[in-house]
Amino acid sequence: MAVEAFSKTKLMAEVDDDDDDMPLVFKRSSTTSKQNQSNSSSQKQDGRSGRQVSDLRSPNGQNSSVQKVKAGTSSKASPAVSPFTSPKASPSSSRTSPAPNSRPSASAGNQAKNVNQQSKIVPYEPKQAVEPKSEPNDEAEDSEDDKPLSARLSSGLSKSISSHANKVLGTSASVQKSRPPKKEDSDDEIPLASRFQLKSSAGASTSKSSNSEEVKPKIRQNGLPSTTVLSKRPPGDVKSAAQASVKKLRLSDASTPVSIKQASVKPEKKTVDDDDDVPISQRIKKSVASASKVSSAKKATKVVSSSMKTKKKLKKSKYSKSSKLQPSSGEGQKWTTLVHNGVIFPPSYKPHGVKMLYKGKPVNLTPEQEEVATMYAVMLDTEYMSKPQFKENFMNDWRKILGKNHVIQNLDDCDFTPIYEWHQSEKEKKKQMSTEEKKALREEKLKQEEKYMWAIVDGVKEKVGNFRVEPPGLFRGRGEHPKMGKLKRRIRPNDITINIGKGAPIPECPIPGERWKEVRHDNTVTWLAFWNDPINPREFKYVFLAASSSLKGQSDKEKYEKARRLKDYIEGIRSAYTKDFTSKDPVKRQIAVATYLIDKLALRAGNEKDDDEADTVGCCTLKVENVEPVPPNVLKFDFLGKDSIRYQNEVAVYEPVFKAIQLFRSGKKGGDDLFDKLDTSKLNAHLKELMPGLTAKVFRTYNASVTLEQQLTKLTQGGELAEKVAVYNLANKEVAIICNHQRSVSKSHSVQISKLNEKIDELKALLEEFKVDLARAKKGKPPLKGADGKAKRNLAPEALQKKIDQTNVKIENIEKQIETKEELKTVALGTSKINYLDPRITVAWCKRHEVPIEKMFNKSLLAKFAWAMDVEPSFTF
DNA sequence: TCACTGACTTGATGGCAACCTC
DNA sequence: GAGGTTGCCATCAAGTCAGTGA
Repeated sequence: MAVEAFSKTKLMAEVDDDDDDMPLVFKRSSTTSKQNQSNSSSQKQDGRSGRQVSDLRSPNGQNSSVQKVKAGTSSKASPAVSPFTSPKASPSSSRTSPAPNSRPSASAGNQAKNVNQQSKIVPYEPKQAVEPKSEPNDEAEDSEDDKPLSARLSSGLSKSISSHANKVLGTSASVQKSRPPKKEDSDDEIPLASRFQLKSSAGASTSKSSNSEEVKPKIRQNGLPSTTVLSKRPPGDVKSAAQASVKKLRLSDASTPVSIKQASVKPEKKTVDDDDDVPISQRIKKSVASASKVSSAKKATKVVSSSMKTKKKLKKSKYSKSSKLQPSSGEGQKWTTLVHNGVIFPPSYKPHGVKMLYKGKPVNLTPEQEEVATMYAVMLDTEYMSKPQFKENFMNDWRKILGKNHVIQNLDDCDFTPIYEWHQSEKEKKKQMSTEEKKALREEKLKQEEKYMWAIVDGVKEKVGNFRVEPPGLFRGRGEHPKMGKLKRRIRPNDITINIGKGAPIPECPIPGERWKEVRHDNTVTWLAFWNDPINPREFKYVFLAASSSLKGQSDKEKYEKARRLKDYIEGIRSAYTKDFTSKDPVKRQIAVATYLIDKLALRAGNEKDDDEADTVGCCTLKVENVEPVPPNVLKFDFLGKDSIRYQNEVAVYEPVFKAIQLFRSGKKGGDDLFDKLDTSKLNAHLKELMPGLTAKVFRTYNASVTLEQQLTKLTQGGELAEKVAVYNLANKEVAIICNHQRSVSKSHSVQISKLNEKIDELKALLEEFKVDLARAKKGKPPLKGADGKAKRNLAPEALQKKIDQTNVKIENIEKQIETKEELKTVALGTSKINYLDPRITVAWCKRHEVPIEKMFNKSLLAKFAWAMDVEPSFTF
């Protein structure tokens, strides 16, 4: 295999990063970087999905040949320059990448016209690409709004992230012959993502805890690290995915486990802990404060200071609450003992008796018919009402319940308004309830649900994720889903299969007279229950443990470790696929190009889909019409990806890739598969030959994490806490753009912006007044009357100058606020944080720069990433 | 090899409560 | 304290990918 050369690459040296008992100490880094500039943005509506989309995008922030890059401005990146940094990273060269078809924007007047706006971050671009013939284009002044997510970057970033473009575009003007990159090349010639070659010191923490069986369970609901004492893991002990079967060191091994025979999981009783009532932030601050006292003497080792408290809690807990990872035990075995209380069902339907109208007349409906009518009525103010498919599917299913001879025959003659209004008034009533009433309701609900919220896995009490059975409703498929509007019937106990430990008490069926469909004792899976999806009966709905559980944490950590391992293989993988671009074997060629796109553009794999699913695609399922080659070397992508989110991008590619795409398209129609000899199985099978366990999605994790780390390294300066947080968010935004994580613009966005602008106007008026007053004060004259006609206080020039300064700062802050709001209005930062960014990068960065981790992770994320909290400050991905 | 199943992860969204501002 | 805003969190849809058996 082409990989042979690098498949032997050593696995990372795994360094123990545990240092549990060390206090939390932060060290300030001297890292410097440029601050970002920002651009405002606005977007156009995606005609197909109705979502906000942009005209162009360049995943990974890569530049495209549509950008005007003058031959003279392009250059090779110097080896000394950051992989993300263009040697031409001048402010002017960093702003805008004029695209032939990009639209002008009102807010982009300050953007330069001749640089690589789109190319920001580039996982990899082989050399020898063609320089596009870029024409000067006045439309280059597009605001970032008119660019797709990935094409937009904060200007601070954009200053420095044009290396890709420089590689692709910055070579000679003529088409050059392809040459695979040489490994020994300078940084400039090493694939971007692989240039980040800092040696990793994997932070692995093993869970080891003791617990006392005599003490009431004491578990924080957020799953924060609370009970484990970590032991140092010897180097090499970090589990890789392939090592997943290492014998589990269970918490229960270290202490008396909860007996399986003990009845169900007992509802949690609130007990008072010395620290429990203190907000996490304060607890962390407390620890930070105390730790900082010794910061000069000790190295930073922790971000979250829960360990001391943790140990205390441990002793109190009947169940040890895992906070650190436990290695899974046995081949494919996920747990040894599992106890839980099953699932809770939604309440049965209570008829409201409000009559809908049919041809203007009230209609009597049975409770069952009324229930479905109400499901529809409550959706009257949603987009679904404009979708014929939704209405048709609804009517077909409702008709089955109405019966053939029912008076209601036609949906168009139905008037659901009375039910809609009833629903609105119920909502309003609920809103108007007093705080006490709301609290009482919440507590009542909690009381009913408490016992379902927890499971005991191998003696450890863990939070259950989705213990509530999904209520009946109308299916809200995304995009143009062919099944939208279909009735999602009520799930009953006899639909549900329970999975529980052998010997554990079978959860009582909460609905009298009914029983579970099946009870299993399968310890090779992590689900606690499942039922068949009523919309797609071949598919399942699972009940899993919460994200904060050890099982999920373990799996999460393995995911990031795998992505980290890719770092050691990536160079070889890229060499291999670059070589195969011109392979005579068409399958090899398609695999090579697909891998390149997945690596370069962070595309998803793209499994085959059935006709009864939304028509979306990923890499392997791209259609000919989704990719348009624009000579000399630009590919225009336009397709609906996961969740029917539109992906639009124009990107300059390596010449052989361009030619290969042209070849794959030849003789095919628009709707034909671009990669007709390829599917995800073949692709992943190939990737596994390159690196054990490698699949297409690993590239997304890898590129996201690498990008975060590089951006943080590059952008972090000293500065105030707020500045550091802003830097992090900027880096996070970068990743969101690469991954095309979009969100719809909130309804109140424009109102909020207007209000802020009004504030600025007011402050500016005030500023003018102060300036006049200052001038007069300097001449010893009293201030003029205010706008309201009242006399103003006679202030000293110094006091007036102070007011002017303060007002200027206020204006600046609001302007920044507007900028940030505009920049992030269509970018979803959370998704990448939850799913793609190795939390250890964040934790280590926080430690290095004295940033409290809760500034970056909320309570849920702290719980989810408990396993990452003990990482060394020196950790690198 | 392929279709299919099963088990999981990834992802956008809406509701709501906490927080902020006036 | 009212009203607006923000961010958390649950929800559930929609992906990925491994395994299996014909």
